Amino acid sequence: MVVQSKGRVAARRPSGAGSQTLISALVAAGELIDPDSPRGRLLNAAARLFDQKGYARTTVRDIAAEVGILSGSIFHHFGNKEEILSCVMQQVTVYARVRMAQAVEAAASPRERLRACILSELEAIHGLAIPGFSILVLEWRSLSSQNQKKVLRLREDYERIWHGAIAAAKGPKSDAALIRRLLQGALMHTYNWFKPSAKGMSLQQLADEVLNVFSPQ
Amino acid sequence: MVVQSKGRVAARRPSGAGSQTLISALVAAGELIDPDSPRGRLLNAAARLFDQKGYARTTVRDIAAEVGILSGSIFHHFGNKEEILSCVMQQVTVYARVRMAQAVEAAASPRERLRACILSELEAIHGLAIPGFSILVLEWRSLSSQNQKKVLRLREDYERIWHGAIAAAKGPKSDAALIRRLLQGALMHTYNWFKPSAKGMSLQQLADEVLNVFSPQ
DNA sequence: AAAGCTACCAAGCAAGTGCTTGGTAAGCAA
DNA sequence: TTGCTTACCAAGCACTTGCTTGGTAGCTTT
Repeated sequence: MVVQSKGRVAARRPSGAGSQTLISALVAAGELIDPDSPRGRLLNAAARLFDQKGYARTTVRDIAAEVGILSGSIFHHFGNKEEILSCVMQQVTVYARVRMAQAVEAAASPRERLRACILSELEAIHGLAIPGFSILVLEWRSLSSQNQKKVLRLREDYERIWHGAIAAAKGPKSDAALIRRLLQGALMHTYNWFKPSAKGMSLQQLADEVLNVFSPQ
Repeated sequence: MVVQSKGRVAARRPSGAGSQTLISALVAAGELIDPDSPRGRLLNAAARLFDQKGYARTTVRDIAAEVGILSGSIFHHFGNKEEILSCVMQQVTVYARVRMAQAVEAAASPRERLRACILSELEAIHGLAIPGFSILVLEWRSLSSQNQKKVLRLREDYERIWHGAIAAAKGPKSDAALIRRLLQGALMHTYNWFKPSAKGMSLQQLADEVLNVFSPQ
């Protein structure tokens, strides 16, 4: 076996000012599932496990154990295992978009807005805001094409923000779609090598470095 | 189920002038396993399947069926399933290094050498030269840390070539290690969106675009 | 010819997998 | 009180998984 790590991990909730009320608002608006409901708790547990061990190596028994129920009881809340993955991805997508939109809005200049996008996605990837964001890329192939379409539709707005920020920062004649894709890969891959630590680089510093590579000066 | 595609796929051998003799030389030198031996044929089949469906979703029965033997017979050649993955990664690493070294050597200027690195890795990622290269990243977590170390040691020279090419092209005060990591992520992610086609962009054009983003002018 | 090696088969085991079934207890509404 | 809904349990089914075992045919070496 691989991907060690077992035993219950304390649920890491998004921390930071306002994230709680932001979630509540989204729940009230029906855009997000209440994380305190049985479904919500299962989705959070699934997100963490899929993130740690991967979808295929996570069993429904693992997920059930995380919230303290038996495996069969999961299928009272979800039709099958893949529906859990699909729901996780949809939740993550919605929340990531709202969060990034806020960060971009708070930025002053075009360059600052691009930096906000980069930092926002870095935070998501490294689990500081949205547990399970990396699943969107890492486990994309585990989703049936039908469910992929659903998530892709939800993702359109997210990508629109990115394209706008890139075009504004790098000029209209730059290929925003291409740069976004290169950036997405570069940022996602930090998941595999970057470890935020007290001594080393912070996520903010990393965001600056990335910004300087993709948009020099 | 997901990741459709079944049925035997014709073995796609690396094509291109000299690749055959290059392989033969590496086999003779004991650096590569003969692709016509039972072990070699199993490794090639495994590489394709791991690439298509992922390691966890590929069964030893799948691999065995690809080469026309029964599943149990696999364990005459490999101790366990993970050893197959480890061997595939080692084979891929060795071959990718030799290939890239050749491409870099043939290039004239520092900028051309960086382009050669980019194109070489793009070709590897998209299966034009080395079936299974993407496994190195996509299935990294499926490897035990002990086997990870083995592959990492083999990979050192490969990364050294990259760092040299980046430093030469972008100046010694650039952070070659960081840029390499961003590039690796950006290039690997093309696996998810770039489809070389007659109408659209070629890999060569893509390499040029990437070069211009990471090393403008 | 004898001995050993390589490459496989045939059969199956033990563990784990997603998911189903029938039932129960608690809360709430009529 | 009655009936409905939500959230779960207990048990297990049907299937898949990696891997094991004992054996055999053919080739090569001595």
